[in-house]
This record gives sequence, structure tokens and C-alpha cells, in this order.
Amino acid sequence: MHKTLLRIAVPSPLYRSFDYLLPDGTDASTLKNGVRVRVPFGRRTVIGVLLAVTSESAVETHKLKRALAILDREPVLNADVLAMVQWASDYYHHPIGDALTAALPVLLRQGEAPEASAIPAWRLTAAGSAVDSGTLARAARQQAIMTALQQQPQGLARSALEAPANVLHTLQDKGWIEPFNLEPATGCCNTSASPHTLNPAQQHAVDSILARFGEFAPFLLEGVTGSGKTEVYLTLVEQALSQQQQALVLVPEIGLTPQLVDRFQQRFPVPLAVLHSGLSDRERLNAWQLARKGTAPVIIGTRSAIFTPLLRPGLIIVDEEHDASLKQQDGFRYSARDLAIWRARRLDIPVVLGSATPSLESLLNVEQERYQRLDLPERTGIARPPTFRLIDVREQRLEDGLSAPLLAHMHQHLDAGGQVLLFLNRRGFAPTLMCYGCDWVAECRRCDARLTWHRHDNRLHCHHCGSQRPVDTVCPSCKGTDLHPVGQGTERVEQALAEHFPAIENIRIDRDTTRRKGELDRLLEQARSGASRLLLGTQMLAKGHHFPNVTLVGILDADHGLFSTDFRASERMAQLIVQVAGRAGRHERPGEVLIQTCHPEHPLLQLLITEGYPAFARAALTERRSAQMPPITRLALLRAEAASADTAMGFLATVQQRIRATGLPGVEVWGPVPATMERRAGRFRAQLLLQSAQLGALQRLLSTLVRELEVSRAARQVRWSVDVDPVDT
DNA sequence: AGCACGCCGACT
DNA sequence: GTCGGCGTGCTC
Repeated sequence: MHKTLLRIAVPSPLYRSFDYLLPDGTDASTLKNGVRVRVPFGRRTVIGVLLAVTSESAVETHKLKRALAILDREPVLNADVLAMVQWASDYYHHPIGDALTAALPVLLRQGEAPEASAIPAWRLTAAGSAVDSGTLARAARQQAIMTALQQQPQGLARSALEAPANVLHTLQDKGWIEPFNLEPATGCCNTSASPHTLNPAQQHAVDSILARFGEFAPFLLEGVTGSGKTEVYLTLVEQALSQQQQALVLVPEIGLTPQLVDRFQQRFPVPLAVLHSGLSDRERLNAWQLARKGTAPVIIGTRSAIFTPLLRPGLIIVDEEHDASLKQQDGFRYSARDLAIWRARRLDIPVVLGSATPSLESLLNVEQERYQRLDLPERTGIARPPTFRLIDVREQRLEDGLSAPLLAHMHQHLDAGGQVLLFLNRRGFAPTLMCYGCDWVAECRRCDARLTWHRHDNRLHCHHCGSQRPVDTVCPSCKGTDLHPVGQGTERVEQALAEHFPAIENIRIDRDTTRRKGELDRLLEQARSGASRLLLGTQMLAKGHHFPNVTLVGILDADHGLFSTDFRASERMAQLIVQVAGRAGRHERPGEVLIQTCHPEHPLLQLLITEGYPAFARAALTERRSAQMPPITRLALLRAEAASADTAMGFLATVQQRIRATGLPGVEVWGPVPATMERRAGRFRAQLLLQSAQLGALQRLLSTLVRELEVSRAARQVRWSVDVDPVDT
């Protein structure tokens, strides 16, 4: 029997592939797995991906339809990516067609040819170059465009300008700007190959990894902030390039900053393929294509870049491997870090996981000798590590969240000419609006959450569903007017800073102040240059930015992570504290870190500040071991969401009984329990926790579960999903 | 997820 | 009389 059937992954939420007859006049022997195929599916026509050419089908031959057309000669997904997605679809229990869809650039899903093509762009005309954009002070949008283009003489992609078409056309009518096509793979090669010397630890790390080029070898590169991890990455990438290989670099969302890209761009005289969320579909396809064709030897991207096909793969780097954004939080819930390991094994290449604060998962892998650990203990230059101190705020009267000792230290450091960075992971003015008459608090109508008062628009915002409304002036409960903001957000602290330090310019960096494109860069530049000496911000400020003159870091509220229902909360708190602290004392001046807390006696917090992250991590791992929690055991969640709490909980209760009845050895079932925030955007959420010491047992249970749920009538009353290795529970 | 079929309530 | 509400079923 000839192999004449096509096994196709079709974009749908179904946990199976579909078989088709060959299109008319097609020779099956020329087909390669991974090509796209247009097929009839139900009453529609869709684009699927060829998984295999086969001779047998579980479906009777007369029921098979004929595929309409083969869209590619060469696979859009090469063998390793195709295999990786199939493995991930299995492991994360996500439908194969949907998983493959997530791996393909949008334009390829829509049937476009996989060719790079020109990008619509704008540049200045000769007349435009002569214009003083200061004269456009009354037309802010036009001015922004002109300024941007004057900084980029070679022109900017339409999508990078983020300007409405009518404004562009106004400028075109004035004869100042003109449209043109930006060719793919241009705009590279301004390399300024500076000589760089590595310190002994860096050199040792580089040598160890280089020795394993060409084979599968996972490394954990543990380097404190400022120890020069990036320089190690650059040297390794340089080596890969010199061996005609490509390097794939994964970074967390917030880590993919223009500074990082610049650093790579300046080092290598080659086109970079940069994959970030701001790209248009066309730009994304182009970057993807440059990677696949081997034109771009270096690919930098966030989570989804792990699916980029590479012609000559040589090295994978995952920076900030502990970062939660490497795990997709909805739909196809894969971990880009874990897939990177899988892919490197399949490709027989080294993979480097880098972090100043490694995940307990990776540390356990080191302990079990699955990963080789490489340490970068020293800070580069003459910088010394910062000193830590806890401030017990139970004994303090807090003025707008700032304790007296913290204020005193701030004065000291500012007087000495230093820069001060304050970290508060809460935006808005106050996280609560409370009635002092009856203790009523303003809550979201659609979520189980309090509303945050934002002063800039004087409205109450829900940070979970995005809804907002005017601030109450009368208490809806007791009709009193004694309503007060309680607690501190960054807006409130910003105001307090202005009162305490009127002579010192401060800047606030959070999602609200950086909404406009380019604003984050502008503020960061202002911080870096020292123009502002008081820096206040949320996570955005904590991750990956260098502020050489910061000598004091204040963490305004460390308590969030100490007592939480999520077993990973303390790990995340520790990582954040270390990361924020890493902003201090990076130059000649030693830094100081002050942490405000109501629980200065907390053992993990104590350990963290007295002995550092490695000691903290060892203790946390011991805790996980006695609690039988990941990474010692494996975890999966069955999540359910419905319009009513009873529906969601009832469904999970049925599933739980079903599992109990079947009696699966080795798997514990906990719950169902309502989610941490049970109601969100008007929907009720609950989850069932499945835990096992054996991955195999857990996986088998999930497989049967998913197969049953797919056809279960009860399951159609809810929205359910499986989350393997969840990062928040 | 789409998309159609199907069987009951208020409208031109 | 029909437009349309969303329950149910199916996709090689």
C-alpha cells in the first residue's frame, strides 16, 4: 500500500489531527513534514500543517476529504520545531493545531508566502531635514514624527512611528516626509567592535561552555547583578558566529529593551532578527524569515521566539531564566525556558540559562547534576555589594509610606550627591478608598478586588479587569462623606517626595507614566543621566536597567510576598528584592538597601539579607521538599471558569470525584478551591490541584482527563484548561 | 473555535 | 406569519 494520506494539524481546539487524501496531481514522495496545506474543514477552508504522510487512518477512507493545495515546497517549520511543538502539545495537553498556530507568524497562518518583503516606511525629504521641529510646538504629533525621523536618517517603519495616517499625510503634503519601502535585513552593521577583556570567572564560564559546543549541554549561569552576564553572552554568540552558527537569545518581556538590542547590534556586524511584541505582522514575518534562511545569525526575542526555525542552530541563551513571563499564562501554556532545554537536546547544542536569582527548578537541576552551574561571583569593576537593612514599620508612623529612618537615609544619600531609587509595586494613588464612618471600601463590580484610586484622572480603577468609575463622594453604605484613601501607590509616594524633597527632581516610572511610546526610554535616560536623582517605580524600574549613580535603594513594602496563598510568593519576593537591590552601588560608591516590613523576623527574609540569595534558595528548597511542592514534585492545575461560582466549583467537584473513583496511584488531588481572585471580569474561577512525585503518573492522569473532558457534556458548561507546571496557583 | 441546525418568543 | 435567541453537534 502506498502512503497516500496526509496527517494534518488543523487550527482548532480539538485534541487530534485530521487525515486527508492527497490533492490531485501531487506526488506524496516530494512532500516534507511541516509544509502548510489548505484543506476543507467542516464548512470552511483552513490552513493546516502536515505532520506526516501515512498509509493508514482510523477514519474510513470514503469519509476522507481531499486536501485542496500544498502551499510550500520547503517546510515553514523545520523538523526540530515541528517535533518540539508536537512534544509540547502532548506535555502541556494543548490541542496540536492550536499549538502549531501559536508557533507560526500570523501572516503564514493566513496563507502568505513565506518570503521576506519590503516594509512600508517613511523618511525625511531634503526639505524635511531642514525643518526645525521646534516650530511645530503646537502640533505635538507632527513634532513627534519629525523628531523621530530626524534621529533616524535612514527612515522608520510605518509601525515604529505609531502615528495616525492623516498626520503622516499632512506632513507629506508639506513636502517634509515621503513614503518608501524599507528592504528587509538592512539597517545593520554599525559595529564598533570594542576590545573587551573578561575577568577570570567570566573567562571560565565562556571556556566551559565553548568546550561543549556541538553537543547538548545545559548550563546555569548564576551571576549577581553587575557581574557581566551579558558580556559572557556576547562572547559566546561571537564564537557561535565565527563557527557559522546561529544563536537564539530569549529574554523576558521587560528585558527586551532598546539598550540590550543596541548592545548586540554594536557588537556584531550582522543583521539581528529582533522579535518583540511591537512588530507589525509583516516585520515579524521578515524577522522570522531572516532567521529561517540563516541570514540573521543572531535572533533575540521574547517567549514565542523559541519557535523560530534556525538554519544553523549553534547556541540557545535564556536570560533571566527565573522570570515568570517565560511561561505563557493563557491558551497554550508553554514554558519557553523548558522548551529551550528540549530544543537544545534535540539539536545537540548547548543551552545557557542565566540569572542573578535562579529559579528553584534550575537549582534543583544543578543539584541533581543535570545542569552544570557556572558562577560569576564578582561584580565587575570596583563595585562592592550593597548592605541590607530591615526597617520595622510596625513601630513607625509612616508618612505616605515613607518611614523616618528611610527619609533620614534618603537625605543623607541625596546630600552626598547620590541617586535614590524607591521601589513600590503598586501603581495609582491609594489601593483602597474607605469610609471611616462604616468601614465600607470601594470594590469592583465584576471582580473580587478593591478599586485603586488614581489621582491623575480622579477615578477608581480596577487593576484586574480594567474597569473604572468616578470616585464616590458619598458612602453608598452609610451615606456619610468621611471617605479616605488608604494605603500607598506610586502616585501618592511621588507627591510625598515632592513635599519632602522640593529641591530635587523626581521621576516616577510605572505603567501609567509610560503609556506613550518612547516615554519609558525618555524617563530611563533621564534617570541614567542623573538629571533626576529621585527615582520611584514599580517592577518596570527593577528589571534590567543600569543606574550607575544609585547609592540607596528603598523597598517600600516587602510584605506582599511573605504570607501568600501562592507557594512561590516568597521566591518571587526574594528575586525582586535582589533585583531591585542590584540597582544600587554599581560604581565606585557602595550601595545601601533599606527594606520596610512588618515582619523583620521572618526567617526567609532574614536569611536573604544576611546570607544572600543562594542561602535563601537552599532554605526555600528545603521547605518545598518538606511540603512536597515543586520543584520536588510536579504540579498541574485544572482551571475552570463559568458565569456562576456553583457551575465552576460543581464541575471541578465532579471531576475530582471521578479521579478519586478511578483511583490513580501516585497522584494527589487537592480542591476544588476558588481561585485567589474568585470573580474576575464577571466570571467565576476555580481550580483543582493535581500533584505527583512522578511525572509519568501525572501525565497519564492528565491524558485520560483531557480525553474525557473533550467529549463531556458537563465540561461544556464551563471554560476549562489544563496548566502543567503552573507559575501561579 | 467556527458554523449550521433547530426549536421557541416578540415584532414588521 | 418570520427574525433571532443561544443549546447542541460536528469538523478527516
